[in-house]
Amino acid sequence: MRLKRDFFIQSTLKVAQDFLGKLLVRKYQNKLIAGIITETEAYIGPKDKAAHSYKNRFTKRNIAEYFLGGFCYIYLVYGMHWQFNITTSLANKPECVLIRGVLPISEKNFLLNGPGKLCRYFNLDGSFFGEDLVFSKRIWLEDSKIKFKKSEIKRTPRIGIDYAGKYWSKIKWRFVVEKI
DNA sequence: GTACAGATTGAG
DNA sequence: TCAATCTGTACT
Repeated sequence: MRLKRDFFIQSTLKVAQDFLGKLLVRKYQNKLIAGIITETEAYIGPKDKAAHSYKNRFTKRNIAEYFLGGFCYIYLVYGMHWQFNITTSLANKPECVLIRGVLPISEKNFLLNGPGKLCRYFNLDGSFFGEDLVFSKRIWLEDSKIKFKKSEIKRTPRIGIDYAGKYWSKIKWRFVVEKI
């Protein structure tokens, strides 16, 4: 069952946790690529110093962050890696969830850990900027029967944002499934 | 216009 | 430990 708009417009921290166990599906050259989401991070601007939308920063690159929940916010970091985010909450609330890890369902014992690797595997690039996951024919999310227990989900600080200061770099907004 | 650093990764 | 390499931001 494909996830609809009402799922994405819930609070960002809830969506970030609920993404774990959901299926990311990509249609590429008439084939389906799918994986179970195992790692996410929440970014809640404009108060979040680690978010691109901190203090309501608004540029051509991060404009999608202000969209209604359920859209793709994808951008290039370090000049070479794409980061795949999904917007949450309502329009003009710059909140999103970064998808950091996925378990491909077709290949066993192979975990895509890291947002850059994930985008390469799913063939995601800038052309998905602003794509609507509720209606898109080439990328969407589906519910699955997989439900992780609370004891299997670990909360940790987010990765790679030490610049955000003591408070924001330590807050536990990263959600990881420990055993798969 | 120039300088700089970042939500990363893989090689050495 | 470090380079690869694009883009927005904060300067001159």
